[in-house]
Amino acid sequence: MPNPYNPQEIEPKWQARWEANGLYRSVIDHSKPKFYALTMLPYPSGDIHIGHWYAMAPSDVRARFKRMQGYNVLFPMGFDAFGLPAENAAIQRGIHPKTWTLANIKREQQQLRSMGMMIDWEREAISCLPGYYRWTEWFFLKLYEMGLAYRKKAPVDYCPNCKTTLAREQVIGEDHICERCGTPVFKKDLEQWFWRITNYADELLDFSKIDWPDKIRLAQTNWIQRSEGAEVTFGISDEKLVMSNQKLVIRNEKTVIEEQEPIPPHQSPTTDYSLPITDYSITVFTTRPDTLWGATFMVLSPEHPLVERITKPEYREAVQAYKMQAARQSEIERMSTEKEKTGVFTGAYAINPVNDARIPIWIADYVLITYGTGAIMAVPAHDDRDFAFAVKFGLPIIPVINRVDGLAKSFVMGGTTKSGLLDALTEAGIDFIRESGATFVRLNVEQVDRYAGIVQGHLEPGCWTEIVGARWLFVFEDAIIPFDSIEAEEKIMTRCKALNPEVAKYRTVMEMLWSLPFYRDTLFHAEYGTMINSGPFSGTPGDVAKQRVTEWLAERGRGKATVNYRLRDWLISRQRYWGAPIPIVYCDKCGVVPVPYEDLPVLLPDDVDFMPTGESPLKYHEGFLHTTCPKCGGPATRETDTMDTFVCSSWYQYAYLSPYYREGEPAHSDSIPWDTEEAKYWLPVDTYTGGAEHAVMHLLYTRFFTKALRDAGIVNFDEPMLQLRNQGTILGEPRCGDCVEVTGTWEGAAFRAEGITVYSFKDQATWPPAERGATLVRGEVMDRDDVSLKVQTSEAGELTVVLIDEDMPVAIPGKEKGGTAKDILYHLDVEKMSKSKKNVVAPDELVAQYGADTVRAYLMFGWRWEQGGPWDSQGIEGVVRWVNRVWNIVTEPATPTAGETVSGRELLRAMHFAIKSITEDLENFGFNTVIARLMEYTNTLSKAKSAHYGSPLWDEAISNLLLLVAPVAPHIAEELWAFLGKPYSIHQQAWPAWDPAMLVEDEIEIPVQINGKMRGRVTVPADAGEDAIKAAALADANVQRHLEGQQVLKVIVPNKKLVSIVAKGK
RNA sequence: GGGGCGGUGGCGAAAUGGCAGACGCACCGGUCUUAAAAACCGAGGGACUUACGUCCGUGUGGGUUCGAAUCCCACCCGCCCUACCA
Repeated sequence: MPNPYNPQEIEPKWQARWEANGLYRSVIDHSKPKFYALTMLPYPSGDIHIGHWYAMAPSDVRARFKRMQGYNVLFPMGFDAFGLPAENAAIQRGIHPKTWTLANIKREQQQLRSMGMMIDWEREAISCLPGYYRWTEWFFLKLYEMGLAYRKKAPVDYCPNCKTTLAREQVIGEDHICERCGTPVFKKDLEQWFWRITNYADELLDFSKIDWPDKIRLAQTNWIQRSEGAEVTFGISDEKLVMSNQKLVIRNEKTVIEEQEPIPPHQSPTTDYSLPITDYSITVFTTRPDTLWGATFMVLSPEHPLVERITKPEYREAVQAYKMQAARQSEIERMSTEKEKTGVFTGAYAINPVNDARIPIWIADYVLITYGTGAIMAVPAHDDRDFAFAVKFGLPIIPVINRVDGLAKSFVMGGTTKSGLLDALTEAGIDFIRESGATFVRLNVEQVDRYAGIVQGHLEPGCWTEIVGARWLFVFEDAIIPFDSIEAEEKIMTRCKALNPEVAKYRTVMEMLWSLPFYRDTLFHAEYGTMINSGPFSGTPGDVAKQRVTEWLAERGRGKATVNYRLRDWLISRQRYWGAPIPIVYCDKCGVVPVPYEDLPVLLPDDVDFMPTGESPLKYHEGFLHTTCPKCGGPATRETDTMDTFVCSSWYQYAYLSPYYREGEPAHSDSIPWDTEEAKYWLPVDTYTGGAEHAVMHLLYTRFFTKALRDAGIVNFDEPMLQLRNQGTILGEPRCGDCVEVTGTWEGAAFRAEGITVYSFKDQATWPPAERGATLVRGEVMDRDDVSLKVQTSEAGELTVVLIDEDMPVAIPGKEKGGTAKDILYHLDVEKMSKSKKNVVAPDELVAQYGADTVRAYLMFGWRWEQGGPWDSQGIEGVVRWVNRVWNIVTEPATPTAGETVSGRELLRAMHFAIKSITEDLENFGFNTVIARLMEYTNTLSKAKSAHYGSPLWDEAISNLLLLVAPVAPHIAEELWAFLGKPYSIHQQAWPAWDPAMLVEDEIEIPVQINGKMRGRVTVPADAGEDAIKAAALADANVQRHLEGQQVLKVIVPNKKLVSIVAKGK
């Protein structure tokens, strides 16, 4: 009698043996092709959760598969070990971050081992160890040497909770909250270190060398957001504004560095930008130079350096107040989603370079100092933001681009026209709607002139109407005035005000038109179209307008074509202790001095006192802070900021090659931070797997890093990871809440609890019925917060609010020590797993119960890997049964069964089909169908067992089963392989091959369709010709029945897969 | 507001121009058992039919095709990302 399957026994046994044999050591072997399979490294928070398993297990399966296919596979693991949670633990619990982190790592290593992954632990890399982070520091020096690292004072995002600055990528959403803790960030002016990722903006937009998901490529493309447009310089009207004639730099630093260290030719232009500005000009960036004639005002960002200089004395107070408010606003939580435009006039005017119009200069917070030049030309007729601003503040709006759809509208108020208008319109074929006396007219552009004539002829004395959209005309009794310029606007408004005193409340034509809802969707558009009202450029077609205007500006020195990016340089400074030190010292004499390569690492001191405020203890550590200047030997202080942890993870794929390379030996400028032999063999990464949430952070940073390393001559390729695949997220399992029976009293509409009895959500069948009485309330808990439960007290879904005392003791079934009201579970639809919701799946418990092999297989089987979905605790049973069936098929002798048998031929076919489909699906990350095909094959083997047990064919069939199972369930496969007496280890065997000839069936069943409907099936020999198939199909009884009284027009046999008959009644 | 992904039995899902629902979960029936569990076998999209079969069915409506879950157009719903980027 063979042993029953006992994963708790065999799994640790084989894990120990594999480890002892070094089965998963990856060493260079030039006789084999290499395969570098990488999966994102965890942050050591203390627990490997089910999400890690979901990400890693299928990646491990695929790495094992590649190995059996004959590749020399590198599948390493490490820990992203610097970061805030460790430091917070230090502050809250008095544990040193290093102690906390290393203890977590130890525990997680055990958990990872229990998964049976083929990790080469000798290549483990932990980013918080000096052997690792000295190279992180080395890269800083290298980038500094290359001019890619620079320090500047800038308004940067600061998280008050994490007490540190953040990179732009780490601030999320409309509310600008911290990526880690969700606290709203605010802008702080600080001296910070930046890495010039923007130098690579264009190259980062090129994905031609990598096979990455569209989703990630799109996210990066949108993040970088390249915009082609022009810089246009506007003069400032009539004032002596600037005290000196020095070059005015809009966004400082950049020019200085450019002059000192010219950018190497392969590097792309940057978003940092400066122009020599005369005393009397402002430069803007626009993507729409073709709309210049419609620029009726300018807006500067409140932080723009010119604001101080141009503001007229009488506006100074208002401008200052607005600047203060704008600065403070980012500190206040942005509660309202309402985004009413705000701004103030500076009193100054600019000169539009195309028509010398004098246009007002405003400041407004909708213009961002961080994008473009921090100043815009406002073209309200063709930009929704400018339009909203102009309407609000009564600024003129002049259309300068024709509508492409040719739509025009006209509103005729009741009583403004004589009778007969409607008949005339009908006769002219013009569309209109009558409603409560008014006429709403829709026209196409060709009808406009005709309509204008008709309506003018019908106007009552002292009345007018207008046409908007494709054409802009004001129709008065005595004149038709085109609305085409600021002058026309004045003329029109004067007339209208004279005719109707009501109009006096409107400052501009557009404001007046905006008051009519009928017009609103026609007043502005942002499409390209033929230029109008643009002086000599009127009539220029939309497809060339932008280019022609740009050329014209360039010829006159008033602008030039420019590319702008949204991407910012990467802010890497963090005001925290637990990170890699920035190897820079500040000397009174020599200024900013890099630590010499030879002196690395700058070690993080262990003996530090953590401030309850979270302030970095490095600032107060005398031994760390004070040092000598490497240049002059004088006193100097160290940089106390550390690097963003994303710096550490930008190069970890290289750290695995030779972890802690040459620790103890001095490094040099020309060192290579890893073993070049290893690098030459293994790099780049062939397949990278992990979550998509890092699309514009880690995944962008690491590409940048590799390109910088390439330019430093350290690597010789452009992209770090050739293929990327993202897994989805496993969400919490939907479940009911507990049922509670509450005694107490009513307090108004709410019920005050005095005693609570809990019926577990697991025993729904035994719940007493819901009830709402004078002293008793009973039902399922639908929601819970600190002070109340929402209890469903009727079938219909009626909810009763039960007030509870947070610490009220409550007996919870299955909870020995007794809990509090907080432990009551509430109803949960699909949500992310979180400890507070008590819907977290603990993988260790699953492994203890089912074994790692089963958990691995279930994680592959249950979901589309790239999609994920809610956890289902029942679904795993199917996999449990399958794994047991595999065990029994191999270990139990055959018993004669009555059921159907399988011929040798069929068994062979099933085997080759399984090999083929599993091979293909593993290659393509189709993990769920891999398990499905394994189950199918196992089912076939069950049926075939009694007939074939003991035969060579049977041996081949089950050997192949185990080989196919090996990557998925490595322990059981190894155990059964040994049971069969085959040589150790199954994981060193070759992946089975399939023979296409074996897949061919003797007979094939072909469906027959008549007019697209299934009408029968015929069985023919596999080698039957088309004519034979047609004949068989037409001979089928059911087919004949359906063809009765029909004429067969056509018979199609595509690929011998199907017969399609086209017939019709005679 | 912009962009992306998706919508197929009670549930997770297969099928990417050719027999819709493979493989599982749950449910139901059977074998075994004193009984239950486990295990094994079996039915099952809906409607009509004793059955053979027929009609309807992949969010909705249209189209292309001998043939559409799959391709095209319009719409509805859900989820995710992004957000005043000039």
